[in-house]
Parts: sequence; C-alpha cells; structure tokens
Amino acid sequence: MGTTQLESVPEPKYWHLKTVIGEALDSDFAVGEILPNERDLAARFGVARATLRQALEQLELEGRLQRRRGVGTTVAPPRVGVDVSTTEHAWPGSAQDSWQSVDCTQAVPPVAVARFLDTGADEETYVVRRLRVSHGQPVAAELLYVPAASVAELSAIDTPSGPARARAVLRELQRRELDGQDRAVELGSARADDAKELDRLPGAPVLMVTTRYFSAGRTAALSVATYRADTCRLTFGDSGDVEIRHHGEERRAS
Amino acid sequence: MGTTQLESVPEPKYWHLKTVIGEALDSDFAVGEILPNERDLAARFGVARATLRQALEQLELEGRLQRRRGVGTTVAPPRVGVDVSTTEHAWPGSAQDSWQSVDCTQAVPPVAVARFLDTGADEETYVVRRLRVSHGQPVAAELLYVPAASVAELSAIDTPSGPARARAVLRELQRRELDGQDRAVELGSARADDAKELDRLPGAPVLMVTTRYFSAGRTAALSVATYRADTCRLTFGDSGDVEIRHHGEERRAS
DNA sequence: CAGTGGTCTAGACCACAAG
DNA sequence: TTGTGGTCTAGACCACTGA
Repeated sequence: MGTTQLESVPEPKYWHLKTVIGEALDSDFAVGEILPNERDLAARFGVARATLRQALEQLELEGRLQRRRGVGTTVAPPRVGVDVSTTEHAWPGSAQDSWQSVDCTQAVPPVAVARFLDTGADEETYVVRRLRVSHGQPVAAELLYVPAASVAELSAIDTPSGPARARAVLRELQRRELDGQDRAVELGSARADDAKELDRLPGAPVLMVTTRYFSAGRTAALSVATYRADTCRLTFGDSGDVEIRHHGEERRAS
Repeated sequence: MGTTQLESVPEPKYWHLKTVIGEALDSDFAVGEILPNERDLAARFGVARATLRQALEQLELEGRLQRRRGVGTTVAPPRVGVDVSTTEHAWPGSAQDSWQSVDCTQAVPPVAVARFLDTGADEETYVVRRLRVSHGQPVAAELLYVPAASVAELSAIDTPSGPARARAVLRELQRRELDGQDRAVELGSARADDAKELDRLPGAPVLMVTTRYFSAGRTAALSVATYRADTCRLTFGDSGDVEIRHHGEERRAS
C-alpha cells in the first residue's frame, strides 16, 4: 500500500468538537442564546455525551459558554474587565472601591495566611467578608484578614456585628499610614462558600488575587479575593473600559 | 420515622475525594513523590476511575499534582512566583527580562489582535515568538505583535531570519519612546503550539497576560503571553521571592 | 515490552428550575 | 411534571514512557 498517511496524529474528538462548536458560536449564535441540550448535541455530532461535555467544559473555561443546571447552556457575553490595579495605594474600603462589606467575624486564620501576618499561629484576627459586584453581577468574594494590632483603637464592645462591624474595622484601618502593597494572581478552585456567593458550583475555576498591605514595616492586612474566572478579565491599568472581543467578529441571531 | 436526616445535601464524591487526597498529600507525601496509579487509587477508594480522575484534575488545577502520560502522577512543588509587574516601564527585551527570543515571522494577526493595533484588518505585522524560562522550566510562551510602522527603520532585507531577526525587531522597538503600558490577566486554554512549548497537552489551563505598549499616542506593540496556570503564580510587586506554602505545613516522605 | 495517564462509550440516576 | 445539566459507573482502546 502507499504510505500516504494524512493524519498520523489524530487530534482528540473533544478538541475537534470544541473548534467546530466555537466557530459555530461565532457565526450562528447571539449572546444569551440557548444551545440545544447536551443529549441532542451529542447525537448530532455522533459522540457520547461525556465527550461532548468535555468540549463544552473547555468552552466554558474560556468564557464562551455558560451552563446552568435545570436551565440550559447559553452563549456567554464577553468577559467583563475588572480593575485590580495596585497603583492607587489605598486601603481597602476607601473611596467607593466597588466592594460591599458583608460581615465581620473573629477567627484564627489558616496557616498559609498567618504566615504573612506577623501574628502567632493560633492568634485570632478580624476576618472581613466582602463582595464585589460589577454590572449587577457578583464577580468576586474576598476574605480580608486584619490582625487586632492593626486596628488597636477598635473596641470590640461598642461595635455591632455584621456589616457595620466590618465597616468599623475598615475605617480604623484607613487611619493608618499605608506604606505599600503587593499583589499576586493564580488559578484556584472555588471553596464551597465562595462558590455560593458567586453563584457557581464548588470547585469552579477562579482567579485568586492575594494582596498584602504594608504599614509601619509590618503586614497590616491580607486580602484573599476569588474572582470568577469564566466572566472576569483582570485589568492592571486604564484598559478596564476597553471592549475586548476575543472570538470572531459580528454575531447574529439564528 | 424520625426526621433525623443528617446529610440532606450530600457533597459529590469527587469533591470529598479531592479533600481526602489533598489532606493525604499534606501529611503523607513529599514533593516529587509518585502516587499510586489511577486504577489502584480508584479501587482503593471504591469509585470508578472517571470519578477518581475528576478529583485528580481539580488537584492538578490547583497546582498540587502533576500528571504525565506514560509516567505517573507526582506531588507538585509549590507554584513559582513569576514577576509580571508593569511598574518598570520598559519595552520587551530590555535589560535581560528573562525572555528568550525564539523566532520572528510576518503574518496578519487575528482580528482580536488587529483591533488593538492601529493597523488595517489584513495588514501584516512582525510576530516575535518568545519563551520565558524560570528555574530551568519553561513557564510562558509569548506572541509579540509589532506593526511595521513601529519599527520603520528596520529593513527586512539585511536582517536574517529566526532568533536574530526577532532580536533585531526588539532592538528597533527599544529605540522608541515608551509612553506607557497596559496589562490584563484572564483564564484561557493553551493552543496546540503553546502547549507544545510549555510541555503540556493542548487545552491545558493557562493564564493569558495581554500587554499593550503605547508610544506616540499609538499602540506600538501587543504581547499575548500564556503562562502555565498549574505551576505559576503571577506577582505584581516585590513579592516574587517570597515563599508561599498554600496547603498545610510540613511534609514528610512516606 | 509492560505500565502509565488520556480518550471514549453507553448507559444510569440525581439535583435543580420552570411551567 | 418535564427537561436541563451534574454525577457516576464499568468497561474499552489509544498514546506515550521507560526498562
């Protein structure tokens, strides 16, 4: 026989599927439109449902699809740019920073957190819970760890619990001098409580932004914020308002 | 009957598995150690292999495991901090920025890229291919789009092809005044060629860092860099050298 | 070669949302 | 109640690595 072997390294079916569906999204579907259900799609492409789902998962990871149990799969809007620039040198909670305080408790932080704060291993800190909303949708959930030493003037007795207490802690923090901050971004999966706040399933991919706030030679606070990776694009600088269209050009309803 | 229903909302098996294995990693395994193979693990936990794999995928996403076909599953080292701070206001390729130029071609960029460059839709640009290595491992692959107008003095005739040409383009770029830059981070999946450079499978999760370089009121260059999401933690500021241990404390060999 | 992870199938049942 | 996506099973074969 001839040795004309065109595809010696066949690409996986789900990878090819992802490409085909991705192109179809660009040409045949409008944002918000509902796709056929997974069983139909699998039958249409002649693959098992699990294989079809592998392709959809990739597209969801890239922010092109949105899947909701009991509802269906829809075409996702472009990712929203969320400004996380560190240039402004401000404490959390300053000047309407688009976060809303939800709660405030006292607890001993995880060891990974305690390592950054100059506290003892079993020392309690304030834990402020905040939520960030953008365009009406929750995009991030944050845990802000504040050692008692950073808000020494705060009296636990006269501050009520809940959001008011959170605001009191932030207000006290803002009275200090902010020497600098420090930011890191990495991929993670949503903890159960974060997932609930973000209207996602536990384990959903998130971008974890860790920020250290320095004051008087110490780490005065540490923020761990989890952003929805499917809907968010983190921006550093002034590009937050620029429209980015990643996949193809125009779209039309079918 | 009594209404004592302890677990009305049972968590998924793979989620529970992930927790159990994650704790075992902290207590019973050392970095680099090889786990039992998937079939053994699945049997040991009494679940199907697919379910076990779902748990391992999550742990790999969080950077705690590394899986290699034909080899096995190993405990991953802590993520390496990679500095991507934008404060230094420098062109790409300046002052040993830990990137190495691989190649340089000319091609019409994707529409999503062309939109940022002030070029025509079908206009060719230089496309510089670079690779970033850290601790001996490739951590990022970059495509740098440079419109011909940004390196006007460059003559295509007297520049050789390959890495030398890439360096020539960068050198020419650095002669211009850099007005500012602009950075965004989002989740993506690795294209086939990027995956190959990063020693990953196509579709692997990556952190996509898009940088715009401004000069003379225009976008003089646009960089799209894909960082391995499993092994990298992007840092903005001076925290790149700080050890971050996210999961548990000490570890011991078993 | 044997052993590993990667892909794929054809089912089943469950949790959830909406009519 | 119906239909959706989410979970799970018990197999099979393939691609790759290293001895």
